[in-house]
Amino acid sequence: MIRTRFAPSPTGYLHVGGARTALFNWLYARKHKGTFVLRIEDTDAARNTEAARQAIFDGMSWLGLDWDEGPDRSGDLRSPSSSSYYQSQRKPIYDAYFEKLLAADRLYKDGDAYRFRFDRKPITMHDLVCGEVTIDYRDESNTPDMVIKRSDGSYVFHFVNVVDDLEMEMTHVIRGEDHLMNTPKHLQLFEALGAQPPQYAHIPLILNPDGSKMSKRDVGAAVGDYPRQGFLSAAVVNFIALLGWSSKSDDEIFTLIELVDRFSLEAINRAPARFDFEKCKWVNQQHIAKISKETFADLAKPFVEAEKLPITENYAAVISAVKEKVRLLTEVPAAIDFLLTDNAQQDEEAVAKAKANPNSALLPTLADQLANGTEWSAEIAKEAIGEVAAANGAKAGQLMFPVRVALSGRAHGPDLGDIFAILGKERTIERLRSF
RNA sequence: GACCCGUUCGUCUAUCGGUUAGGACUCCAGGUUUUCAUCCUGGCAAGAAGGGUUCGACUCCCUUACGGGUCGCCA
Repeated sequence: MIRTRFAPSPTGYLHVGGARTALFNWLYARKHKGTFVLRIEDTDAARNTEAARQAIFDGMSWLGLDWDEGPDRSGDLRSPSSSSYYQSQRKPIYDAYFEKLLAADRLYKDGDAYRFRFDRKPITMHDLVCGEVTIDYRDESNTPDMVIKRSDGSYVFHFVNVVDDLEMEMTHVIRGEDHLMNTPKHLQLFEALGAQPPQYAHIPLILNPDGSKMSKRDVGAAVGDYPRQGFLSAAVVNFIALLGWSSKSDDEIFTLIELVDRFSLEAINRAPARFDFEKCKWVNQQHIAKISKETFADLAKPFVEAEKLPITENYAAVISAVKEKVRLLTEVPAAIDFLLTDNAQQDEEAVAKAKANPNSALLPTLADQLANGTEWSAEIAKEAIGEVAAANGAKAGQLMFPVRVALSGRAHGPDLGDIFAILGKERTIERLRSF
């Protein structure tokens, strides 16, 4: 039975690299009908706050990565004494393993701290991504014995991490490449405890566009920023999966379910990938195109309301007019404000350009024709443009630009037919006349 | 500095000894849409460098360069 885990420490935000680590572990577990565990490594008291822990849960939830075992989940099978997946609450377990190492004579005091005595031999790891990597522990200057228990009695990361992976019976540990050099240390610990280590897979890091390390303030670094930036979680999941992993096909747009089907550790790359925000936005657009109009309307609503725009009766029609035209949900309000209100901000440049267009002189004529007509529909309005244009020696296409600007106040926007239909006869005529 | 890992268009990537080195993002040019967008077509653009091995190397080996990671009583 496959068991994978994501073991973040609360730092105040969920890093996009951590999110991808979580995703790969989750995908691997789901693909093999295994168990995905969430474990909070909160041994650093200074950073361990409620808000910091919540950032992890919120990020995971938003991404759609549910865990089978972990905080707020039942079925804490592998946590015998404390039924907890917080390291801060597992001290008795660590104490027991500490005694084992002590009894095996693998520990010695250094001041009030305890160091683990490494076996002085070459350690070879068989990494599922990196292949065989050997670190020679005969070179003591390069690999000093490590402290596993501090002077204040607390345990360090390496020790608790190994004990937890052992106790929780993890079969696979998929983590960032920054842990590659830690792995032989962990292997030594497993061996000293007489336990079988899990299989390791170290995935390449995600870097900034300039190749530097991504930190909290860098664009795209914090998962918590994505929702308010107008991203769909499915798009973010899709995009980060593509950083360091490939489906080996020309397809790039996948849902979480499709990723489960296609994922494999063998297809993970070795070189670090750089974060491309532009492509991330493109992936988002592709996902917006895939969801239903209803879903899109629901997702966009908070952004529309945030701009104090009224949700009118024809909101559904309004929103579907721009569904194929935005990359981010944050672009929606500015794309539809002129349809929801009569005092939307106008694009001065487009207005000036339209007024300079000789065909704008035909707008009153068009308004009159529409006003005189007994019937009204988007099609009739479009035909009217053609008729007015023809009667005045112009082409319909030439008149459409002034009409568009008169009705929307900008050069780009929804299909003219949609604008006519949404605005209705009276408002269309009014805007044509007042331009 | 030492030790690890890596290096294909600007970016994400395909290629597992024989390809005109393919796709995607971005950008540019056409086309469709009587409008906007979508979309379609085309274009720009890559094997870090130098040595080997081989009939043949982006692919295997070595060296160098460059990039990343790690060297904590952080995780």
